[in-house]
Amino acid sequence: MDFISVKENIDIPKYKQIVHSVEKALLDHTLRKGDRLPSINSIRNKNSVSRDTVLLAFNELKIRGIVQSVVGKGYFIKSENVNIKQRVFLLFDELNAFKEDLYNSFLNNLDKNIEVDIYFHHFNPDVFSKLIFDSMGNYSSYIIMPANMKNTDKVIDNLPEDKVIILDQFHPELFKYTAIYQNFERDIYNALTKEVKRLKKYKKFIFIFSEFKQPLGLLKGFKRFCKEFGIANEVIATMESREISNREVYLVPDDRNLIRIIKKMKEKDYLLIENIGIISYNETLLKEIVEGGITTISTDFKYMGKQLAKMLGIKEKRKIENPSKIILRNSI
Amino acid sequence: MDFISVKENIDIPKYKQIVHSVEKALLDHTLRKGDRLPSINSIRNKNSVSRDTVLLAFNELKIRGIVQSVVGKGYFIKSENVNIKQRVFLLFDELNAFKEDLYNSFLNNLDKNIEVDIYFHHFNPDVFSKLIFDSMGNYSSYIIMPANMKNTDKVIDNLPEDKVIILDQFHPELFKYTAIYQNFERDIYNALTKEVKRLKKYKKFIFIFSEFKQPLGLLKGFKRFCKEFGIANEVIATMESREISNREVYLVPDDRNLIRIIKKMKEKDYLLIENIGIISYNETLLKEIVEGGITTISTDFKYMGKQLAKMLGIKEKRKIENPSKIILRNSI
DNA sequence: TCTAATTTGTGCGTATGTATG
DNA sequence: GCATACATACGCACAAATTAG
Repeated sequence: MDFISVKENIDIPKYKQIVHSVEKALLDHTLRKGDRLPSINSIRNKNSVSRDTVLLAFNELKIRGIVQSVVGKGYFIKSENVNIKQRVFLLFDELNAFKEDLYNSFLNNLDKNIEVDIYFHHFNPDVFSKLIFDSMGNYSSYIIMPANMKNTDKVIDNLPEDKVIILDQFHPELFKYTAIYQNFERDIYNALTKEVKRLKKYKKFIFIFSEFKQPLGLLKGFKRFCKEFGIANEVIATMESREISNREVYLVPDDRNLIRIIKKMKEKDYLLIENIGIISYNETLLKEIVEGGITTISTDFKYMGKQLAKMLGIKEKRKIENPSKIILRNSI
Repeated sequence: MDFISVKENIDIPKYKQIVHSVEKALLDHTLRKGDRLPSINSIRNKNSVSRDTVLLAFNELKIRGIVQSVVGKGYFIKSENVNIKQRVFLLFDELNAFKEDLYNSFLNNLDKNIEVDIYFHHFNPDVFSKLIFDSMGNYSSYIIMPANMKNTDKVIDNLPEDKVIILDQFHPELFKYTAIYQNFERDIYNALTKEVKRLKKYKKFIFIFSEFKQPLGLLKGFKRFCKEFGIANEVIATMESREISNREVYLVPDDRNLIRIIKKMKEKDYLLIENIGIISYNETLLKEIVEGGITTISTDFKYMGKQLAKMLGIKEKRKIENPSKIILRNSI
């Protein structure tokens, strides 16, 4: 019961001494998973320290996932692993192929003693809120992909400002947080402008855009490009029940529709470049070889993951636009 | 009568423990509609808790419509309809493209009130152990992908037997648990046997196999097939620094090596079927259109997710082999 | 039902030593 | 030497949950 010792006048801060006491007790199994720690007040009385000092110590243990607190009951050992120094809350929109590169490069650039818990909100505001509220106070960093959802600031503002990193899509309401994001509007506009000569050869530029999952910036950038260069265009939601016509060029962020286009193309014996142009949004492995290579516009997910890992150790707030490029292959 | 248990010094409030006891008794039909609950005083005496604590518990049950009180008589079960929210622990090996179909179909076939937490062990035994130990007691089901790791039973055996579901790879040490798995050896053997005529046309059958991530069953099935049908074969770890030769057929579970093969093929102006054959393991979206379609051997991940969702509600232990098939396209 | 005790959680104010520029 | 920021530490008050009698 009295495994906590705090000494005066040594160079180790008192709250660290309390943390070390608990760590030591875990290592020699005096404390085990599920055990209750002495209450804050009893530690304060026995060791004549301030309540806040004990709280500071317990908070560090909580953020590291070692203890868990229950109001009205006390603090309990949640994990006996004292090696974890930081825990990261990572909230993605959905699990898909693009996440693979991002997540893996994030992990590979992270220290071994940092633990990452991954969650998905599936574009559902209730799930989004619940996950964030449940995680409050339990992590040392909160990396959040708000995607294209509205009013996420109402929830995120409940987290400590300096522990939040906004990922992928940036919203003006979230200006106060560190962010690593894509400038969708500019990226798509620049990429298309770079290849305007090729695009001009087609009769019509068709963008397959789903408002539900895709960022509005993509649409804006596309529209701006078309207007500025006087290119006939159309925005549709899906290729499912649509005919394909000669000399159309498609911008496709979604792989299912990419497949549909290529199938319809083959049905009509159309050829890439000669009859149909395709630009795919988001690079994934196989696009390099599909139909001899599909031109893609994509941000660098590996770089994004690396930057994200770097940001964890840094205190100043930053806004980082992740680089994007067009990879030209034989499809336009 | 003594289905109510209250423990001191654990992180669940005593009144919640009483609620949980009643819920549990209703689920296994120890309690039924119309049954009388033990009196407040008898619960107080047997479990040495305060009267108010019992009252608090009964009040919650009353508000939820599960019990009703009759003055002077006692508390009675009004409805057996307890919908306790379930939490599912889902432990994957790594985040990759195949998980997308599996995870999404699992979620789509799940009740709305079930919460799923997803974790990744990255084939690291320490991470595997820590995640399972820390999750102990916090979930109503534990879905675990042991992948090809050894000695996972030592850890998994600490979980309640009837709450564990083993996913994807089955190990003899884990025979006592419910499992939804691929019979890799048989699946690959059957799929190859079905197309033995096509395969016989090639000079050599090459399997690109990584011991670290891929199940041993794949190798066994491949070897058995080759031996039985007298097919010259070779097993290599990667295509990275390997030349491609005329009339070789490749079995490739990994997309990076798939791309390497196709690139090397094109460098030599080889054609699919005529010079080189390719079978890819695990179906993903774009394989339908890569090089006019790549033949794949794959389990049905959507079906696996659906089965998994069904299994959550079922008590009996089951072993389910997930169906697998060969999708023949113009690559062998 | 009421009162009281214990526990965590949060906010505010204050003070001190140290590092930085 | 001075101003500032930051980490550490203390004290107090009040809210909310838990539990006892």
